[in-house]
Amino acid sequence: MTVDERIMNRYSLSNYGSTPFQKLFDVSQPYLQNPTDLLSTKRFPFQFGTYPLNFPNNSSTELSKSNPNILWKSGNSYQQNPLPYFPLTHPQLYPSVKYFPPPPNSMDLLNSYLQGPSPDMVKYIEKIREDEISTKIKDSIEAKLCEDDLWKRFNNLTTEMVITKSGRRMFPAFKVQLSGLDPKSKYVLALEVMPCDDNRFKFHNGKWTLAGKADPESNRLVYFHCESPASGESWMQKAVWFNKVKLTNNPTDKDPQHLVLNSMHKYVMRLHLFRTDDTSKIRFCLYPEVFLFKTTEFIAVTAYQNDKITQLKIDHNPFAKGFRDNGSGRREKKRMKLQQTISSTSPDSPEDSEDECLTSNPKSNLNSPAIAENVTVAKDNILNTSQNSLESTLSNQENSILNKNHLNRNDCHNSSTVSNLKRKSSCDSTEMAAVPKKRINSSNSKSFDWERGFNSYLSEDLKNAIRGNHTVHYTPRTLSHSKMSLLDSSNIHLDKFERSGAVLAKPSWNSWSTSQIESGLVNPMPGYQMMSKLYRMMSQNPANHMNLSQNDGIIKSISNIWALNNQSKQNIRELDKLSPTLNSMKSFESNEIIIFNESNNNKKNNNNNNNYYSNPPNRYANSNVRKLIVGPRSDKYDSGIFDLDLRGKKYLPKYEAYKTTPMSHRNDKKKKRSNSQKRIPKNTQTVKQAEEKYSNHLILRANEIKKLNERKALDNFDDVDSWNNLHL
Amino acid sequence: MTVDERIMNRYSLSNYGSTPFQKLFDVSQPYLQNPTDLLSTKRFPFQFGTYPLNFPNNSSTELSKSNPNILWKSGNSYQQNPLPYFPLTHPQLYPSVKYFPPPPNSMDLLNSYLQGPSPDMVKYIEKIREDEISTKIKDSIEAKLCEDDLWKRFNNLTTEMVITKSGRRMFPAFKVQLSGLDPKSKYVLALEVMPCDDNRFKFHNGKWTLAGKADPESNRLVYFHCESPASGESWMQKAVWFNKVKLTNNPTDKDPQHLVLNSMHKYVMRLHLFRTDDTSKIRFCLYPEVFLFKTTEFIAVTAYQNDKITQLKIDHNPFAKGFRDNGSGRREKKRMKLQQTISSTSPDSPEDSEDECLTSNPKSNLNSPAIAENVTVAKDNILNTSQNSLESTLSNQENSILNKNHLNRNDCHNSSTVSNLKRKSSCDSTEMAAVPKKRINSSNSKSFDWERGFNSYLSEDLKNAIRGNHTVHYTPRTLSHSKMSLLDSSNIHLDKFERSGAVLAKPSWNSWSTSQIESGLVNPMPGYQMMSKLYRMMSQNPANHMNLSQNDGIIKSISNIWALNNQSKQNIRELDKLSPTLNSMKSFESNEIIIFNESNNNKKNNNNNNNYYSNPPNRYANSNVRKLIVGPRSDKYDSGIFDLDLRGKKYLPKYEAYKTTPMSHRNDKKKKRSNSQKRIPKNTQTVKQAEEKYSNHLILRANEIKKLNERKALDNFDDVDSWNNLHL
DNA sequence: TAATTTCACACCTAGGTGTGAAAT
DNA sequence: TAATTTCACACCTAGGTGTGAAAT
Repeated sequence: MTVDERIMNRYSLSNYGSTPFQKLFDVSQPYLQNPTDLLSTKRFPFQFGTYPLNFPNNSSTELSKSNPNILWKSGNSYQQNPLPYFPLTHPQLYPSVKYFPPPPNSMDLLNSYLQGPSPDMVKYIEKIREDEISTKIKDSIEAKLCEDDLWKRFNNLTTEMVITKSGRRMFPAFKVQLSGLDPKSKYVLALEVMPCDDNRFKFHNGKWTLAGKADPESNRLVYFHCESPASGESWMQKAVWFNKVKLTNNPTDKDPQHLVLNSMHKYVMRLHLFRTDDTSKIRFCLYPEVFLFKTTEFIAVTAYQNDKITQLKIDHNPFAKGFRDNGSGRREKKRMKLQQTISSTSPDSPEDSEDECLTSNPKSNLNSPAIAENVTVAKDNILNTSQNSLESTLSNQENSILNKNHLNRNDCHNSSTVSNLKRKSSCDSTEMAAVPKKRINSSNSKSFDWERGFNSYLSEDLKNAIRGNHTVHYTPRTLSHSKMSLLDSSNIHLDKFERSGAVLAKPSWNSWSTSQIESGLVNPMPGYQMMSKLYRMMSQNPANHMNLSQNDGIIKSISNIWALNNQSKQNIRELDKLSPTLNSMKSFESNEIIIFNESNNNKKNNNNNNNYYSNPPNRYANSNVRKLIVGPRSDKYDSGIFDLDLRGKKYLPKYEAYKTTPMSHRNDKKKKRSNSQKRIPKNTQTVKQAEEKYSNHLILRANEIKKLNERKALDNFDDVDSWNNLHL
Repeated sequence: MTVDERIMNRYSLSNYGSTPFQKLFDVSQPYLQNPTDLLSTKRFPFQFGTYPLNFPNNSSTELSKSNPNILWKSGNSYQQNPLPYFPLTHPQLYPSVKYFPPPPNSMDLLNSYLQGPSPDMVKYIEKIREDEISTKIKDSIEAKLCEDDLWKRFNNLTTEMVITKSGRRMFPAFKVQLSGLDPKSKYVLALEVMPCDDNRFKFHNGKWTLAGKADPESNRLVYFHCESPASGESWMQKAVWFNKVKLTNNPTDKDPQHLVLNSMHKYVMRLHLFRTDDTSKIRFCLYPEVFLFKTTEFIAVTAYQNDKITQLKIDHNPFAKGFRDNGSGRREKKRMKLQQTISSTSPDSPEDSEDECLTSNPKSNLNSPAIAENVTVAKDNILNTSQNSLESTLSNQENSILNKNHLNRNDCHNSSTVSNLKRKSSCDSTEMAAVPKKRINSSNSKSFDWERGFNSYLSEDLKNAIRGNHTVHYTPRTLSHSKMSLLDSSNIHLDKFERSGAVLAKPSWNSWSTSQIESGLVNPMPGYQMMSKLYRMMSQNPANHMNLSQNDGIIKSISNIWALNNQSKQNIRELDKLSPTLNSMKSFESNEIIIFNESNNNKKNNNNNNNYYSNPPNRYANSNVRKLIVGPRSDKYDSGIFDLDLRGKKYLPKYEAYKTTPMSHRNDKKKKRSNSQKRIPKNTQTVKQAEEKYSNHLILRANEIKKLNERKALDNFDDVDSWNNLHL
């Protein structure tokens, strides 16, 4: 089968009947009427599916034989379809036109969807894809991570990267030497900081352990190298350094050079290489290269947890020279002074270096802790060393709790130092995690049923794939091993699923601007992200086989994403047409308005104000403090709360959480505060002051937001319902 | 006439018969066979002419009426052809195919020239041009220079910009606020540092005066903003700051962010705005916007000449805060120390500020001194204020000398403080300037005749335009006055001639790399640059009418350029096929090899070595020191000499120059050197040491280079001859 | 209370200034 | 000799580090 035939086969939809939904998935859809339009700045409103249309069989052995038309890259050559995959372009997986978010100028563009494909367009896409494939097949593209040794030293200790509000560079730097590109072709390069798994971590007793479910993913995890597009020649000339990219924990940050991460979550870096001369054309790239750099795995932190990581950073980052122990830095000066006065009562224990630690305690190198409640440990797993070390941190008791309550947060697998009191309170997690489900089920007979919404969204085939006996095995594809054996047919190249800009930039309700939609870099199609997320969760944990049928956590997580996307179905302009309340929410968003929430707690009188936080910040998720968080609030901070609220996660009137042990490495640091030293916060203000300050703004209280969200969930449910009636 | 018709009219060559040269000037030439090729990375090998084909009539009044099809921008609207212009695409102005430099992969591409235009290609070009025009006509594009007030304060004192070997930023910064762009279209932005005139300057008695003819122009005077291409939206979002660009005097500098200028020459900045989504497509831009910022005029210097400029820089450049007189800087500390010891013997004369100077001595603000020998002063010139101030610096005697010897360098129009001795020696300029012409005429019967080469290169029409009675009047188009009156038909929008990348990047024999040719940003067509240069000289001097018939200097200058381009006709790859000597010169170039030249001077024994500079560096051009320059040489320095040699300018066995007065502002600074303080130069080496160091390299002596150049001049002359035989 | 985040800070790196002696 | 260029330098700006107290 020629490339032409393959592509045309993809355009042909005859296998799927002639429902009105077909046109949406036709790659050749002529929003662009002729080739020259591609040179203008007009944009496609959507990401079209560019994935194989045929669906794999149930059996995993048969999967590798089906779809002989599809090329999968393995090492430097192409194999015919040795891999299972999910059919993201199956028409029945998508909702109908009426549930699609309308394009920016709705009617005109909507009409253009209904027109037939332009032959010019088809021809053009054929052409550039043929070019792409022919260039690629003769190439042997490689990417080598610079300073891999340094990365490995960090990785052995579990790399940590500081994230700050204003953005922080990574160290070691992400710098890649490319080779094998076509010198004359242009390429677009993107760095993706990809979540490794669905976990939240904590640093406990000098080790990283699991601390429950991950928070919702950020919508900005991809950075396009600012020199894109550039010729292969210039990319290969010297190592490509992503020196402008910074990591932040501020979800309201809009800087495209900043990637928004969650603290205490694990990430890994991937490099995406698109052969195209325009970033807006990456959607046409059927065969981009995607490189995953296993050694770049890191946990995002707001302050270093592991002292050995801190020391390694100080030793190698030139900007931290001031802290080196070489006599010239501040440390040394400080110590010199100390030694003069205290005369060496506390030696620095120089034998406690990272290399030493590596040999004396190899099991502490916990690179890839699994999602505990989802793990069925494969005893014959060749990568089970780190897995075993994780297991050793889990008591039998805790495992049994997990088995019983696999829907819950797993925040209680602590070491033997945890008190009985603490253990007891950890059982409160059961109630806490159950609350969202309960709330939704009990609030209204039409309220949103996550499980049902999720199920109705899947074809039977996909349900089987998820709930059935398939075992997904993932072998990490690091760059240093990019020339993997052709015989290893168990590789999963998930890259295929996340190639286009759609998945690279993930939408979320409150950060999706009209211009983002118009740019074509966000994808309003919910099923797309859902599948992407599912796929990632199924395959990205390198140490484990995952039994998907038991993975309720994943299913719930996907349901959440689905709900999120249902919210985001209405773009900003459409919001204007909705209720006045929703309309006011829009203005909210753009004006960073404070949301007040009446306190329900019993400790009101601890403070002079009678308004408190009733939504504790995320960072308390792992503590078992039962009381509510009180204190003055800043406008900056409230915008963060606002953000969390809108994601539909955290507006329980009371918040209960686990108590965890203190951070081990800070135990020895005594905090002494005198009144005179106390910092006067700049942004501190009472609710009354804030109300005065924001008197021009509409002030919406959290319970109102809650109602709005509930109403929206209802609407969404209606949508799903009608869609179900139509298609299932 | 529609846009289509206009464009098709341009493609049509029926007016010019059917000689084999036509194809070269057909814009629709299908090196690219179909539209999709434009999206690949294939390149056009040449700049095609994109200028009107019709030739203007002789009379300037008729000129403005001819060619009604051509749109010229005046202010914010388009006028039909009110301006004279030169027909750069006239087939007879170009040499034949065989004298064109072959494209990179010669035979294939050469064949493609001979094929007919592809209808697709014609259609495509039509399309993007139509887009360009329709976008532009409804736009009212403006560019506002940021900090124009500061620029003006510098400009009032005659701005100086330091240029260094390693590159120096400009201050004030070149920062432009754009408006009126199409937000959705993509634009490419380029900064051109354009020579203002054909003069060299010197700072004498606190004033800038003329000091002869300009040195040859650099080949890199254009910097493409690194964010290009970007959308109009993002260009307009905030002021575009060319903060990466640096100025250097090092002609061997290859950094594309560095622009190579000549010291003591005057420049002005222009902004080029191309509506295209790819830098390689700027050749298709028929109607780019070009903005000239009059207030950015500056003279490049290696050290500041005018103390008031220095002070203004210190006062406003934050990086020079250390030199400010505000008590915190170094100056103040130094002065404090001084005052403690010497007790205020030399007050700082604070009344000597720049503003004060402006009102008390307005005539010293010499912004635009003319090329003295070419000036026919227009008494009714509305801009003659600065002209008069120039006139007042010229004595009658000097004017009469100029009238007699208008070919000569004009280095002697000094003030009345110049001694008789100096006046006498200044007359040596006559001999000196005559030498190059003499040398060429006497060396060989087949040696190159500049005049003849030039004349043979021009059509009769063009000769008339140059030698006839046309008076070119130029009104400066500063950005703050971009909305000029539509009635002012005397504007010359020279921009039309220099729009494409061809002129923006000027080739020179020794810096034209294969990749530059392939990039399409240099133009191997000699006539193109020649006309550009001519046009610039004719029209860029804002203060004067120029009588072109007397302008032998310009003609000679153009001849030089022409010869330069004839040299550059052979690209690097073709050089391989030439004589072994030329081949070795090529390796020379890439290896920075020292060229030794035997000394001819009589003061050999002043030094321990018996090899000296016999080619005095450029900086001695204005001194009347008759002796040769002696001393140790560095490898770095030699590469500069090498460069000058190849330009065919400076390998006279003896060099004679004018004696000028010392730099006035440095008179009061006594230089006291003790032996102990003497710096030991790092790169100093004797010729023998250098020969040892470069023993691996071919060592070519300057007289060999000379012979090679002469031989090349012969070859070039042959070329012209055969071309003449063919076509005239 | 306990865990996590924020912030001003000292101390670096990287690099942009004019200076003035020395070289050319 | 006289004019111009180069260079190490002190002194800045801009911004990347981890620190540890304070806030949340």
